[in-house]
Amino acid sequence: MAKQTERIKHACSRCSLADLCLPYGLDLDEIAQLESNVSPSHDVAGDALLFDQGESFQALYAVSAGSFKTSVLDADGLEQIMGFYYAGDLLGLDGLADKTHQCTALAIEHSQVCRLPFDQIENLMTRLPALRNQLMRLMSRELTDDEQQLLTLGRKNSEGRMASLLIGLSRRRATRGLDASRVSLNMKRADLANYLGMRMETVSRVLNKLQSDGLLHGTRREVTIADSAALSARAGSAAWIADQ
Amino acid sequence: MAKQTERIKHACSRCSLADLCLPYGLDLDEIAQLESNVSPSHDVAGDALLFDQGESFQALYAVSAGSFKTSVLDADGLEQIMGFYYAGDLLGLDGLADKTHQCTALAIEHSQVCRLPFDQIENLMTRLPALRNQLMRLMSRELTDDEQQLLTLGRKNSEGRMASLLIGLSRRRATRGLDASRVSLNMKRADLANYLGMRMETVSRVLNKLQSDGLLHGTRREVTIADSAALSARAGSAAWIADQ
DNA sequence: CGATTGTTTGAGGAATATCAATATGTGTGG
DNA sequence: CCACACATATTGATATTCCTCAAACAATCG
Repeated sequence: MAKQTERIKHACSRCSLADLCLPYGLDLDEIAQLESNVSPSHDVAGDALLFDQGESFQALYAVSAGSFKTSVLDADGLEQIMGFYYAGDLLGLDGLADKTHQCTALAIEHSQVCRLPFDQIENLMTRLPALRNQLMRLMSRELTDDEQQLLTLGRKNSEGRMASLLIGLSRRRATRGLDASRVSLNMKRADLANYLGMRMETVSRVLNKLQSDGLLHGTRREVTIADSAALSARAGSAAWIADQ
Repeated sequence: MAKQTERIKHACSRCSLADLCLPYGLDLDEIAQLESNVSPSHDVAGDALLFDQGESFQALYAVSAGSFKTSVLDADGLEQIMGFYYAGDLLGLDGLADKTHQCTALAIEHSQVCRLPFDQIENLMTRLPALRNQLMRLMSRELTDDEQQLLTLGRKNSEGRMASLLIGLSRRRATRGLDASRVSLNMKRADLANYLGMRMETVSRVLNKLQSDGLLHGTRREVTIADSAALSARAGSAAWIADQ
């Protein structure tokens, strides 16, 4: 048992569950309480659902390997990709408040997740205010991300949107200690296009342009950022400036 | 003192603080605890800041009269209007997690707000799990609203966006027991345009079209929805269907 | 290796931004 | 209460971006 806890602690130290358990005033005993509730990595096949919109909330998931996309289906049947998640990201917070998942999470490729079951969470949240605060902070960060994306969709042209996404993914890799110049574009072009609010033909053309302008190079599935300053500049230059 | 509590209880019963205090298993004593911490309505002048992005979080505010807009400024200096808030709406949740406001709230007109100071909230949240859950639920609803708006900006044309906004505002009025066919468009056209990710000239033209098509009529500052079914239909018809 | 699925390229057109001019509304001092 | 000035909103003509449709191309899987 002690051995298992040790193993989990090690696994968690590299992902956002670390962010979730460790820094905010939890003592060793509390950390152990939390970690003993996390079931270690298990597999999710490519194209398999992790959870589905409307389904009852069962657990929080931390991606330990692979990648996921989340999407929502609205009343009119329109689908919007909400985000892409890589190793170290936390999935399922959307279901915490209403005990029902508000979006669908699907594995882009063969992946692995750790699992923190719901029934433990409620309990832990009451016992550990620090954990409660950290969960709120993570929810709040999702809100900030959404707002950033609203700004991107509302104010930027196709090039700016693509550049913003690449910069964002690059930053997230940097915070995980990975090579920030290399970004995985594992998802289908259609999903990328959906996420960015444009058509896949446009995605293709924009990536081409960035490439021939020398800001990027790489393959279909992974690009390398050659000039990150120039890329940031294009992400920052809006399609238009708001009136007034 | 009893008289004041009574007055506040009455005032709250019409706004989302009611939603916040009353329904989720709080007993009378707990409600009284919460209400005695809410300072009653005070004035906010038109064009005055309620709180500013980056400022430390001091309190939650419930709009009791008037209207507000919230906006974020990103690193590149681009501004995005995040939402419009009317009587009964709750403002400031964005600051709860990090104790820092993530957006700016500005009064569109002379308004009034009730105030729930921060130092009480932390305390109350630990004592009353039901309150904690309700606050999480409200945060989660903001997330859902943002996601809905992402879908609107990503998938709909200008007519669909405008129709979606009008339907949304109308629904919110309905939940407050107000006339759902009448919608206030108190904000500047430029703010409306910013929120919808288009230019104010386009806002103007789209409103004109909806009006001449007989779905709407009204003045510059307030419109009446003449055919809400047809308006919903236009809100639902996307600019395009996602690939795949 | 053929079938299927996913991606890129090209030509044309529709939606919407831009620019410029006009109109309407709002507040202030006479 | 009017008239002027300034802010806000509408209208019109043109330009541009990006979507649409169609076809070729590349990758993936049995």
